Order: sequence, then C-alpha cells, then structure tokens
Amino acid sequence: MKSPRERIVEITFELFAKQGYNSTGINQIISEAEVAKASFYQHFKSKEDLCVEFLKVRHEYWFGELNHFIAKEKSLKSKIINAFDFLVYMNEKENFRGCSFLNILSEIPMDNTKILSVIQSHKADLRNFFLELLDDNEFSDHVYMLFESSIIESQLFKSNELIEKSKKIVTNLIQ
Amino acid sequence: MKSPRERIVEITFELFAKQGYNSTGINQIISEAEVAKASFYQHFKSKEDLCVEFLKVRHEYWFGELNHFIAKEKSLKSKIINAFDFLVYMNEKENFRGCSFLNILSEIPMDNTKILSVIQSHKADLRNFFLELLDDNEFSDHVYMLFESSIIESQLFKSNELIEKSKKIVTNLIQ
Amino acid sequence: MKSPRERIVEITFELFAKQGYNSTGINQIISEAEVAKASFYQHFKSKEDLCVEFLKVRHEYWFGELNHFIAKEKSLKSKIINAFDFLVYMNEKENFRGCSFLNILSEIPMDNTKILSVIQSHKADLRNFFLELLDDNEFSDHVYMLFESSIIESQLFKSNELIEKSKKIVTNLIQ
Amino acid sequence: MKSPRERIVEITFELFAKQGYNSTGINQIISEAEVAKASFYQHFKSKEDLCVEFLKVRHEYWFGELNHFIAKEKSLKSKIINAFDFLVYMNEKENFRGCSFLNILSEIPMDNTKILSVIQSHKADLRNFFLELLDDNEFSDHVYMLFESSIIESQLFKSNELIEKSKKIVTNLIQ
DNA sequence: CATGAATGAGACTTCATTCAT
DNA sequence: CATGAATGAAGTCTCATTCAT
Repeated sequence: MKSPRERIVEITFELFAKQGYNSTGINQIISEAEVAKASFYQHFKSKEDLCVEFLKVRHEYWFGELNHFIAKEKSLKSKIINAFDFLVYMNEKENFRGCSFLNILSEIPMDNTKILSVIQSHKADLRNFFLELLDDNEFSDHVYMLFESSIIESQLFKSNELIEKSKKIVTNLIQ
Repeated sequence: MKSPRERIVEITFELFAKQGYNSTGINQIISEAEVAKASFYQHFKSKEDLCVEFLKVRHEYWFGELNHFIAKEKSLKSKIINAFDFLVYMNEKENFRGCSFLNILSEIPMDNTKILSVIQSHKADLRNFFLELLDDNEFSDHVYMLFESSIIESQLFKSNELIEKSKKIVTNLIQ
Repeated sequence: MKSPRERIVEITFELFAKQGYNSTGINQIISEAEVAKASFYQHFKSKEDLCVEFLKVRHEYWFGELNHFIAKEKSLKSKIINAFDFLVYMNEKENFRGCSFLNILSEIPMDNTKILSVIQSHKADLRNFFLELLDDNEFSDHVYMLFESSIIESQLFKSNELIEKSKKIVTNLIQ
Repeated sequence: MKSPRERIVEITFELFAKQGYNSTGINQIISEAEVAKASFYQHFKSKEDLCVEFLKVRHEYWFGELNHFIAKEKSLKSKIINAFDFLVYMNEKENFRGCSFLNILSEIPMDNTKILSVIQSHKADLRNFFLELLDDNEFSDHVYMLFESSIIESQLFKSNELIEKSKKIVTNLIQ
C-alpha cells in the first residue's frame, strides 16, 4: 500500500477534478484515502495548502498529457489542431468537467492570492505554450483565447461543438 | 420600504455577484435583507431556487447594461467593439469579478440541471446577440468565443490586457 | 422539559464549576444538555461567549448565596465572620473547587479582555461588599485579601484550615 | 549546544510561565527546543511529567530569586517588606502573569494528585519561609495570606496597587 | 405573512502520544 | 539517542433547512 501522503494526493486529484474544491470535504478525502485526519494535517497545513499541491500535480499531469498527445504530430499546424483534439479527448475522459484551474478560480475568494497565483502561473504557461509554437505574440494569444473558450463552452454545453468550430477557425487562420 | 421579496432579491444580487454563490450564506442574506428566515423560505423553496432567480435578474441586468452601453453606436463594427469596452467598464465597476454565470457553473455540482440550463440559456442568448449583429454563424461564434475568453482572462489576471487584444483582433477581422 | 438555552446554561454552570473552562468541551455540554450543536451556536456566538454568560450567572448565584448566608446575622462583625463560614459551606458543597472566576483567569490567555473584565468586575464587587460593610478602605481591603487567600488556600490544600485561621485573625482585628 | 533534555526544560520554563500549561503544546516545545518528538518522550513520559519537572525548576528559580532579592536586607522587618517588593519586581519582569503554581492548579483536573502535591509542597515551603522569618505561627500565616492575595490580585487587576497596600498593612502589623 | 428557535450533518483543525526506521 | 510519519479522539464552528408560534 502506498504512503498516506501519496494516497491523499491521488484521491484529491480525483475528487477535486470530479467534484470541485468546495464540494470536496477533508472528511471525504481522508475516508477514501483511508488515512487518519491528523495524518492529513501532518502533510498539509490546511485545505488551501492541499489545493496548491493539487494544482501543481494537475499542472504536471495536464501538460504531460497535452505534450504527449501532440508529440506524434510533425507540422506546427497539426500540433495546434491536435491541441484542440486533446480537449475533446479530455472531455470524453473527464466528462466535461472543464478546467480545474478555472473552476477553482471561481470557487475561491478573490483575495486568495496564494491559490490565485498558482492558477495564473498555469495559464501563463499555457499562453506561452502557444507562443513558443507560433512565435507571433498576437496570433498565439488569439489561438490561446479560442482554446480557453473551447474548454469553457464545452463544459457549459456539455458538447464539443465549439471546440470543433474553433478548430476550423484556427485552421483557416493558420495558412 | 420595499417588500421582503424585493429586498431579498436585491441583496442576493449584490452578494452573489460580489462574493459568489457558496461564500454567501442564507443567514447573511436574510440578515442584510432584514427578513425573517421563514419569510425567505416562503418565497424561495431553497437556495438553489434563489440562485435561479438571481441568474434571471442578473441576465436582465447584464443585457440591459450591455444594450444600453452600445446603443449610442451607429455602425455594426463599433457596436461590436463597444461590447468589448463594456467588459472593461464592468471590470472596473465590479472589480474583475468575472461572469456570474460561469462562476456559478464552477460552484455547483455538475448534475444540477436546473441551474445549468439557466446558465446555458444566458450564454445562448449572448451567442445569439453576436449572431444577430453579424449574421454569419461562423464569424459570430468566433467573436463570441473571444468575448468569453476576454471575460475569463481578465478575471484571472485582474487586467484588461486581453480584452484590449481581443478588440484589436476583432477589429482586424471585421473589415 | 426546559428550553435548550436553559439546559445549556444549567449544564455549563455545573461543568465549568466542576471541571473548569478548558477541560469542558462544547461536545460534552451539548450532549449532556441534549441539544443540537447548531442550537448551541444559535444562542452563543462562541465558547468565549458562553463563558461570559457563565460568569454572569455564577456571579448572581454566588452573591445571592453569600447574601442569603449572612442575612440572618445582625451585627456587622458576625456578618463578616459568617462570610468566611460561607466559604467553608461552599467548599463542602463544591468539593474545594475554589473560585470559578480565578480559575478561569488562569485558563485564559492574558489578552482576553472580554472575559478578564467580567472577572475584574466580579472581584471589584466583592471588594466593595467588604467596603460597604466596614466603611474603612484600608481595613476592608485587608479583610478582602484574607478572604481571597482563604478561597485559594483551601482549594490548594483541600482543607478549611486557613479559612478558620483567617476568621480568627479577622475576629481579633475587628474589635 | 546544550543537551536535548536541557533545551526542553529551558524552553518549557519560558513557555509554561509565559503562556500557561494548556496553551503550550508539545509541538511548540519540541520545535522551539529543536528536539525530535521521540527524544522528548525519551526524557518525559508525558506532558504531565514535564509539568512536574517544570514546577520543580520553577520552584528552585523562584525561591532563588526571592532569597537573592531580600539577601541584602539586614533587619527582619525589611526582609519581609522586600518580599513584597519582589512581587512588584516579578510582575514587571513577567508582565503580571501571576503564580505559575496557582495557574497550573486551575488548569489541571482536580484529581491530578501528582501535580497537586508538587504545588502544595511549593506553597508549604513559602508558608514556611515566613514562619522561619517570623517565628510566630499565626502572624506568619497572616503575612503569607496577604502575600498570596497580593500575587493574585495584581495578576487580576494588572496592577501593583494591592501589593503596596499589603506592604503598608504588614508594616503596621509588624512593629 | 412574520418570527426566530431548533436541527442533523457536516465543515476544518489540533491535541498528546506511539511506532517503525 | 534521533527522526518524523501516523494516529484516535476531541476540539470549535457553520451550513441550509424546518417547525412551532
């Protein structure tokens, strides 16, 4: 059996992604991780602390999956297009749960800078991901914003329709 | 003094928009609205019910403000551009609180169809708003998605930078 | 059955006096008072709040008992002497638990001014009790201090010995 | 660097005197003493055990300071008076924290005989201190009790007023 | 239509102590 | 003798909702 800390992180990964931050209580986490409550607090100063850890793990996971997903593509253009396909893949896999980072952004008080900055940093990385591929600040942000909308709108409408539309738009722009 | 129901709705309007759904308790609402608890439940079956009412009021308010904001513009193009300026205006006014609808989307359990459908309907109306202006399904959705990102990214980074960028992009596209 | 609030106050009265402030948890109080946890917090904002209420009730009770105990005495001198006998009576009744006010004084952080001032006010009243009887500021404080020591030393040694000694001293001084 | 045991005892000395028994956790002690948890339990069976050690150290310290403080005085009378000045000195030094022994008396369950007897023994020594100086059982206890009140009342009112009053009373009695 | 007491189920957190390494 | 992860039990407090008046 894995260490309590590992079990906590794993379960948190699942639950925060599936149910969100506020809907997931410490009690559920420790009960599903089969860990004593005090063991939890040995490793994490607070729920907020756990949230930061979760976002870090999620960050690694998400970019890992994304890079893996587009790795097989050769051309720049198809890499970009595949990034959108990655969203479809994730929606299928995670049942249109949207972006964990943006979801938590909505769930925390606006003045929680500790968590906010982790989220900002994740999105800054994503913005940079497109910048490095496209090497044109304005166009890369254009794609980034269509990408962001794609995530949100597919979460909202439980449908990949607008992802596909974005793909088409980007395809046309990218010539 | 206004009726209890009106007072509840008004206070809820302020509090949900400012603090979010989960961070606003029934107790705060009834105390600030100076209404008895059971009077509250006379008018609203549950907090969820109140949320639906809030979203409806917010919908009216938001589109009202938007239409008023762009009414003075004559040309189609400047109407669109001004819609983005409206976001800047709202951010200033509401301190980068983002979109109430998307925020609540993140705060509720995924299977809450009652609230979900109100949010979907609001965004469908917004999508239609651009469609009616632009009369081109693909292009209007393109603008819609940049508009949505603009809201979210400005909330995330507490900055209007990407709204301005979107404006520039749209300006170029719209020729 | 009495109201929840009454039951809480009664049980608290017993438990704080018997076990002290820190050793008595909210859980024990509500379980013995057969009250829901949230009912408790309907009536008392916090444990500190309950403590203030307890001290007020205790204040009334303690002075009530004291005055009743010495009421039968005619002469000033015998009233004073009987006040010390009251301590013996209370020790017997409450098993040498000492002064609730001084006990709590030791249990709270030094900067808790809310509770501190209630304790100070109780002791100021006691000091005044002797002043009104004796009408001589220095002598009344002398008696007050012997009275205070009597309480503490009898708590410490679980014995009325020093109360009796104080009685003798005061008797001799009072001629 | 001193031995772990010494470091524990030193830190405990500071913390128990400053914050009290219940407000000082084992974790704070070991962290400030820079000692491993199990090392702590190597040396002390329990927190209660540590408390006993603390009281012993405090006993030595307190009487050491007291005796040193009054050593310079020649006459019996001025030794007694100076004992009261010692209380003023300690209040200034320790910010009206009162008597560590009486504070802990209030913080422990009444049936904790192990700690109780250490406290009793300390106060018996103090009572004896006055007896040896004054050689008159009744008068020495009279002074002892004024001394005890002086400590407590100055803790309660954060003021040396009643110490000064006691000094005056004792001065008059002592002729 | 108004009142506010009462509630069950949960929230998050900390305590002193033990144990495997 | 040192380390720090793991623990059970308990801590205080808040939630949306119901009910008797």
